[in-house]
Amino acid sequence: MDGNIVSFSPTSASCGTCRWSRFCVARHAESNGRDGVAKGPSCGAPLRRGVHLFRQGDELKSLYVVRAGSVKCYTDSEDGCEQTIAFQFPGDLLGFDAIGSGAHQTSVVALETTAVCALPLPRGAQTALESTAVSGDLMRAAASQLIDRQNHALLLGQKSAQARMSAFLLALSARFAARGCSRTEFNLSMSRQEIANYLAVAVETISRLFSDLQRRGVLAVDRRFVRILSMPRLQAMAHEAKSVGIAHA
Amino acid sequence: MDGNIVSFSPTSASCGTCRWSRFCVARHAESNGRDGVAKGPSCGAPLRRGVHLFRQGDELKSLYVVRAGSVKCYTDSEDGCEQTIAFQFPGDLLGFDAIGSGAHQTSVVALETTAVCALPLPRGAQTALESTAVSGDLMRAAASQLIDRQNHALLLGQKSAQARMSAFLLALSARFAARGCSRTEFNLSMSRQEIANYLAVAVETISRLFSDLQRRGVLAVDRRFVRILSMPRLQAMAHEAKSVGIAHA
DNA sequence: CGCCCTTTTGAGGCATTTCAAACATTGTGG
DNA sequence: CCACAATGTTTGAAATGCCTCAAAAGGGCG
Repeated sequence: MDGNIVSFSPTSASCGTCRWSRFCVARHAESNGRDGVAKGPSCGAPLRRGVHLFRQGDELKSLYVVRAGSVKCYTDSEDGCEQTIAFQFPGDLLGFDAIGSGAHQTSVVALETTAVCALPLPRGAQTALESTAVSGDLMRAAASQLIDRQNHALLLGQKSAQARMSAFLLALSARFAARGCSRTEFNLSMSRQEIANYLAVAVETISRLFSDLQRRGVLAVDRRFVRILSMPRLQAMAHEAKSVGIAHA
Repeated sequence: MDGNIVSFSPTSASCGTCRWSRFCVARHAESNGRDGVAKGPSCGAPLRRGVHLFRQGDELKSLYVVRAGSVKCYTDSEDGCEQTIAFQFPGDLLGFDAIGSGAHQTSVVALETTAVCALPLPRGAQTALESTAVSGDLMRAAASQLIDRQNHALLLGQKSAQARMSAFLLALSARFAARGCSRTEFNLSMSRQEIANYLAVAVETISRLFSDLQRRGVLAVDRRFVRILSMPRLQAMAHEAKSVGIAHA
């Protein structure tokens, strides 16, 4: 079940003969070198079930498109939870979320015997799609949003209410810190209701969690003003999974 | 709480004086007309709390970047559920998921007094970013994935296990249909475990749901082969929310 | 000050998980 | 080709986290 990464020995693929080309993101990439996407798509040997196309953390070498078969795209949290993000079929694009960091943020594994076309990126990931500054920025922003959404799914799918809350606060903290504000104290611009909806729990649960965290000395909360008293403990709580058993593979 | 859409009377904004420009997707868009993004960013009047920048279904006229304040991005399902997708802060891009369809797939509302910069798109959404065919396709594919992830979050956040299952089967059905395969019978390429993880429920729950659906005559299931016997009833089940009260606003 | 909306706290209920065990299927080696 | 092991699936019964309902307390604002 834990197969090897496929080795790519590309052979030229023809979109003209591909029955999925009308669904396919690569249909305009054939036989031109514009946009930083070199030459045309190329097709490696088919992947057998369980074989990974790439894994989270791998360097971005190419984007891929499913040509036949199907794959599963999933993400792992630091603490070992796994959340499947999508199942993907012929014509679907794989690996876009690596644009920006240059490293894959998800793993992709074949569900059955599967063929993919590679859209090779010349000279590093960033420069590849940066032929024009604005569209490069847009792509990076889109990839960043994709990663955010994936992490959100991980949160909703694999974490307890308390872990969601903790992760939410830590994410806010990080964003404020990145903007030069305090990492440990800030005002929430959203109501309890809005937090509740984002984290997909009841408002009452949010309220109880704030109370608990305060009672335990992890947080000081005054209305919408939050002060983080123990960053390490908050981080520890964010890593607690929902339980054990939401189908770990 | 249900404020009006802001009216945009753009005044030129300077990224040079914006303290968030180093986080901002617009920082390279200033004062040039390349990439289909016209001129530079422009800044409308600030939005007060509760005012919408745009709503789901609105025509895409512009992408936006938060300049000050914060917003909430959420999506509504046909049956009235609401799921907050993200909170966004200065430098964050808004509206990208409208690339492709040309219509916004989420609503964005100010959480506090908020300023946004507009990145106007000339001559319709599609053509705007299509200056090169490949990067246009990539953008559309990325936007499409973004929408998928948002729907996934809606599923995980607002739907009961049975509704998730039904929606999952209907989505598969639609994908097969789009590829010319049968809309009503197909083979699942993924195991129960994999479905369970994707829908964030226990494997046993998936198994029980298959049994229930079969018992009720909605589905015929034989191992991985599924036949949908009553599309309308399956659709009805997909629209049942988890309960009523996961913070509907 | 009084009304309204948000937040908090408590008690009970329910959907889903957890645990346990039988059964089916697939793959493997003899 | 069969036996056996490993894995995936199904079903039942009990446990539990979070929701629901209810009601009171705490700001915000005219």
